[in-house]
Amino acid sequence: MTVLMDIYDRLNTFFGDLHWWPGESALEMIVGAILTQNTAWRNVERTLSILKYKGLLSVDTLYRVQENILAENLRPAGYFRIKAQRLKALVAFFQEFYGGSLECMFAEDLSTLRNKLLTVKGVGEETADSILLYAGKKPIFVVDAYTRRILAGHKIIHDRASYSDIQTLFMSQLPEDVPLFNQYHALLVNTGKQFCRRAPNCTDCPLSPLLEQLP
DNA sequence: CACCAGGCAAGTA
DNA sequence: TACTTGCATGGT
Repeated sequence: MTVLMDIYDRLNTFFGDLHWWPGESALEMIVGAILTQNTAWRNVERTLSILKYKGLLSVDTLYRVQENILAENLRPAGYFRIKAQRLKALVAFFQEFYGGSLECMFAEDLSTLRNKLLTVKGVGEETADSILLYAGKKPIFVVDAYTRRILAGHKIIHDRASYSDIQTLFMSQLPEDVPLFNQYHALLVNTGKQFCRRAPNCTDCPLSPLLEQLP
């Protein structure tokens, strides 16, 4: 039993199945991945509702809509001009390389696709991996601020560990399993939101027994 | 009022 | 490689 499986079991017992990522379509998950960059999910939900209501939540309409018009509809998500630019760049990438077909894109080799996504301005490692895992059902582990915070807090990694360091740690200790990676990331985010926001002590956090075992 | 939220790119040293 | 700054709205 590895420490990462131990943590998973504790969190999974506490929270149960979380059925992530919220989103009815692959595109909605992808748009959500851009919109949630350094932004509360509540604000992303409001923005996704607007995009749906305005009929803007398709590859084709996003490709055609003017960037400044799109931006005005992204206001609740914050960074609205930057995010409009990023969505346009990503959708242009879908059109150019895959004829606008996400199914075609996700048929590509995982490592090749990841590297290509990372060339799109506005798509960094976490966003690329969220797209691959949640929208594409690919076996890749998503590392985010909560993951780093929780692992560093329990001395499993040091504060300055790189994204790649953390991702490799998870993927070397866990089986390559899409539902497991999905649920694990969801559990870490839920734990962070509920326990590590304003209570550094985390006395009633389901992982608190692990803290007492530290040297 | 201050601070934070499921990042990223561009600039600097 | 590592550090800094701008981006912006809404909740606590």
